[in-house]
Amino acid sequence: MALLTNSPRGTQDVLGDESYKWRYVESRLAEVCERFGYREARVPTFEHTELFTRGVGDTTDVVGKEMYTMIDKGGRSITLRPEGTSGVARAFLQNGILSGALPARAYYIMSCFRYEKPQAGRLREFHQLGIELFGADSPDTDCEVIRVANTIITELGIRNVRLEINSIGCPECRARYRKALMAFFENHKSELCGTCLERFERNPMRILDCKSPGCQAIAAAAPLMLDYLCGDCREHFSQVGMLLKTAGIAYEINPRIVRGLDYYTRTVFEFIHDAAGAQGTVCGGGRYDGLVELLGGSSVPAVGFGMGIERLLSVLDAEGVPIPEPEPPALFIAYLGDKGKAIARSLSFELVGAGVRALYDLCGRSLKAQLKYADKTGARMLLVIGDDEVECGEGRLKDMRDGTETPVSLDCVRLTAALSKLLG
RNA sequence: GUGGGUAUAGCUCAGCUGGUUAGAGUGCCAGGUUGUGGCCCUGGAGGUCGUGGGUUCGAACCCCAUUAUCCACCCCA
Repeated sequence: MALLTNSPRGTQDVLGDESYKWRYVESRLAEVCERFGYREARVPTFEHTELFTRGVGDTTDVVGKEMYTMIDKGGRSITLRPEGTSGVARAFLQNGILSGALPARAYYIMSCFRYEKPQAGRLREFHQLGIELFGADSPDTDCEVIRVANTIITELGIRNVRLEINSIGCPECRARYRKALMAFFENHKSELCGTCLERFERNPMRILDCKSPGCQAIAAAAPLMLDYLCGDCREHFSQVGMLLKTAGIAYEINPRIVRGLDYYTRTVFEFIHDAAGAQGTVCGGGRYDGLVELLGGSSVPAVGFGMGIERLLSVLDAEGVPIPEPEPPALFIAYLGDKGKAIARSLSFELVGAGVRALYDLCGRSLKAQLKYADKTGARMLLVIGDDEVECGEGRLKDMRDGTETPVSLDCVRLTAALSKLLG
């Protein structure tokens, strides 16, 4: 406990007993995305701060109080990315992708940073898969993006997830709705909780998903965004719903979903799992038709989502979904004496070079200690090289599971052949 | 930012209403066989009881502060 320091608050070490799960999940995610025609984008971990204040919106909590922002040695304000969409949108714009063939699709698996108080399913450095689709505003587009998320979730073997969707309209219908909402809550101001009084000024839509019973009772009678959608937005939303049905994707409309990032328009959605603590949103996303223009481009509609890797893993764990474990070493070579050691070493080098997962003892410990260690590594086969083996150039491959032994000559090619025969 | 729980060995935890050398299990190292792991037996290393104050003759235990961690709110992936 006299450590110099621990990992920073809200960060996690992912070591050998966990990292294979990450590898597995990430490779499955990438495979699905690529099957849908998305290609990987790798963008900087930090960006100029204004990208986020503009893109995400400086009235949001994410920008207002959760960003890791610092001045670099050149006097520039830079920020560790709190989300992925703005960076990818910036990259597509800067590199002329949005002036090329559209729609353009991208996916990414990245770490993001938010200065929040950690709890279950919430870290300061967290990881997410994101996909973005630029340059199409049809309802089919929204449906495709939701299908990608749905495919990932079902193909990973997750069962108990529900999809909730809503439309928060375009800026025009949202402005009308906001007005109606404020008029409604104006009459109930005295009954609202403290935070909702603040929300009343900043973002009255947030009152709708307040958890306090008093506010919920009031909000139950509040006007709904869906009733204030303009004709185009309403048509778009109903088309999305129909397409989801056609695609066989079950969903429910939750008129109280709002999103915390300013750039969202029209369709918003969440995939929610109940077993993973209070932070049950495994995936959240929606349409953001205004973002590219905000960043200085022409008007390019877009849709995307973010999916939390840590939350995904905890859901997989909660549902008991099996994840394939990594292959153990095929062979451990133990030895006695200096000559034995020399052979163990050169044999091990040759075997690894030939593609065999082979280890040998590095510590010069007793044979018993070497075998104990071999056992702990999970090695399938054991080879002991002592004076006898050195002399006759033959040894015995011992199966660590059942103890059976097979004679082999101490030769890389024959050993490799014997191992592949014994291990299948 | 707000609220609640927790903090003793690498890990999981005991430790009585404060009482003198702080324990167990597990893991690690070694021995029991200078050529065979797992099981068993024996021994060893490893702790300023999160940190700093206070109360007391005496604090792992009580009080205060602080930090970390877990959970919830807020917000979001």
